[in-house]
Amino acid sequence: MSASLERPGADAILSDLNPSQREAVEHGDGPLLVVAGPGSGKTRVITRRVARLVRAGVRPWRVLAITFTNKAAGEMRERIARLLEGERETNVYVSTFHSFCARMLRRYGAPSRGFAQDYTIYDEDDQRAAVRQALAEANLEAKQWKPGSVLSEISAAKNRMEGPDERDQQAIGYADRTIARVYRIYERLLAEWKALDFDDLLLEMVKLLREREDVRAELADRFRYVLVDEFQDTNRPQYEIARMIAAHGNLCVVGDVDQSVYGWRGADIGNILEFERDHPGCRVVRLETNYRSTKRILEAACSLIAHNVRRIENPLSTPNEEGEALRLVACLNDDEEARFVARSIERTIREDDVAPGEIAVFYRTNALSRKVEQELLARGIAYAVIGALAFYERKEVKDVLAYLRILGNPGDEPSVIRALHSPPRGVGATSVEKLRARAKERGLTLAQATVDPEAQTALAGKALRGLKEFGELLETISLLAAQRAPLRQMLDEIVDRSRYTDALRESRDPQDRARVENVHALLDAAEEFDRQQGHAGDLREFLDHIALLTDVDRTRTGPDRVNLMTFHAAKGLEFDEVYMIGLEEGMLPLVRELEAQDLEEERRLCYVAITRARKRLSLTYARVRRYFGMDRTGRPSSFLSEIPDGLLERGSPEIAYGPSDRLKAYARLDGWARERPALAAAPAPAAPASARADRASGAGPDPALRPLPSYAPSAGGFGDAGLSQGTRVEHPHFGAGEIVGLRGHGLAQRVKVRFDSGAEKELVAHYANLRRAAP
DNA sequence: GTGGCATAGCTTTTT
DNA sequence: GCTATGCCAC
Repeated sequence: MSASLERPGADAILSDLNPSQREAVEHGDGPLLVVAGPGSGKTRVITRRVARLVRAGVRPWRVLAITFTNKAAGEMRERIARLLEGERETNVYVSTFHSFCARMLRRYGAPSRGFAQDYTIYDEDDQRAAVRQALAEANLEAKQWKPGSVLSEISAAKNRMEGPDERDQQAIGYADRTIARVYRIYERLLAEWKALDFDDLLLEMVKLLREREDVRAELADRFRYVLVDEFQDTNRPQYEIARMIAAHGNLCVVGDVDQSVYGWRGADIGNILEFERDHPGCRVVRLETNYRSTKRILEAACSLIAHNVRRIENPLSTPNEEGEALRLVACLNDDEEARFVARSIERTIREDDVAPGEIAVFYRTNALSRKVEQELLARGIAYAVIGALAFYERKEVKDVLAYLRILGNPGDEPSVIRALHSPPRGVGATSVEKLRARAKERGLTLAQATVDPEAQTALAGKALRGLKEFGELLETISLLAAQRAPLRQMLDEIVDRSRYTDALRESRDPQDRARVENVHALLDAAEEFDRQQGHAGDLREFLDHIALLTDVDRTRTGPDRVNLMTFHAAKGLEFDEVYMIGLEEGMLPLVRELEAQDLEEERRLCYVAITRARKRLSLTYARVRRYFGMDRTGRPSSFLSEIPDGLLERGSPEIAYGPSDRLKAYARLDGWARERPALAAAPAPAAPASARADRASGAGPDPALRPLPSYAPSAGGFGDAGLSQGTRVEHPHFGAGEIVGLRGHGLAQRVKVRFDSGAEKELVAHYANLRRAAP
């Protein structure tokens, strides 16, 4: 690279920094903790600090910067390169923890896999399949032991760095010991298949650093400076890794306790609190000026988060202007909410000339995106949903990738079976068992058996023909792989020879057509990867790359698309205009059936979402929401009452989206006025509340934040009306219970009742012979 | 062994 | 309301 005439020197690196930012950037050697509130310029601090180190003579490849997503890594790499324009080298190592570990384990081997380098990374789908098999081997019913929850138990244990033995010792009672037992089998299966799950990548790295002094020394020597972003979201193993590599003490961590929202994933706020203890004499810099949001938005966020007890006081201020009031919009139901959001977005784009990419809609659970999507679609507004249906997790994509995974690691049995079934070749479960038995006899792996003429004789007829076909294809692509053929060529071979897309293409189902498109998108992605790496991309790197992409990484966003995402996915991003929807008690904070909820984490989540907004923030909730195909009546989130009233402007959807709808809005306010006294004044049991009346009697803008009286039926028994959520009922057989959901109308109306016995049943109201019970 | 249909269960968040 | 699973018929 030729030396540029304009080399941004120390001046450019330190320009327009406030005193604390400057302090963090200029800090020399030794541990540094940067407490960075939202919008306080922490990315700027990290990039400038790295640039300053390099300018001071540190070779860029001696700096390791860890980010939360690959996208953030890419952006950071770019920003650093820009700051270092003119330097000979700018190749700072910027990566996520998981990608970094995967790379190192490929180089040095995974300790628990006999230091093998040809391991496969298992995603959640693969993990669940492994748990299912482990359950089967333990003779446990998948119905009773849900693979998903067993898996999260296993993952939680791994995050605490407990193996099956430790988990067993901690176990209390049968259920707990069973989980330890399944965990042990799960570990054995993954070892057999030479697979590592996401948690393993971190644990194996810890192990590698602990067991191999030479590797630890090599990495510590290479990476003289280690920086970790979003430190509040690191878990135990991640912290261990950072600490071991930064044994020289040049560890800089940046985080904010108030933005920790991954506690459920094992993230440990304690890491931040412990950092000072683990690093005596560490420098602490606080960034307390927010450059992102208006005063009103920031104040709303600060008032909310002040309700948390487990936090460190961190006063934030902003030089920005007051800004608009936050809009708090009460909707009758989710349809109206979606319509409001879409119309308001449409207006903003058209009248305020805001780029769609500067607008975002946030929600607590993915399920809430659908209605908004429909409304945006109906208005022809382009949007991107982040994280909904991850491309690489789709069945057709995984089917085709299974072939490549076999090449990367022939021990990966589930991939062998998956490829064998894609498309169906007449080789079913029984045939696979026969083949597996024969493979075992002859000391072969399943993959080897599929191409071994002798082993193939375990099958006959249609199954044998299918197996041979598969074996030949496998041999062809193995040969291509050995010749280091481009990935695109291998995938073409797989798709053509297996005729995977043939049946799909002929199908009448439009979804199948979309599947064909997805397969082609995969082929294009492979070709792109080939190009990036020269002629042919490295197979394992390609597979790692795919496995470690985050939702944010793999979604096509852009200036022309409105962004839809969960509160979690919003972390680290910012937008001019933000809509937070579904702000009902139960949705946010979200109540879960089994696990205890962490109210403070839910509040932090709300805080993170609010602080993403630069200029304008709209908060919406719906009186009635269809969830699980059932109408649920809710009241506004208690978090809303933690925002000072003076910052909010309450409105109905019509009023909020413009004067043209005034008439309609007045008509409706009239309706509210009639209903309101009954709502507010009546003692709970007497309030009129048929399912239909419920729907009509939306919470008015004013009494909305007051907890609404619980809805109880009118006097008398039940016909086809008089049922509502929260009603206490008695069933001749099941006993007393409470209505938790309603669906349908008239004779077809069904009610979901949670009985005091704990059982939940859905009953047809007309036939169920329910009686109203005393509360 | 496969594909169709019915039904149960589900949705918290993600590397 | 959707989908993944389970059962049944071919």
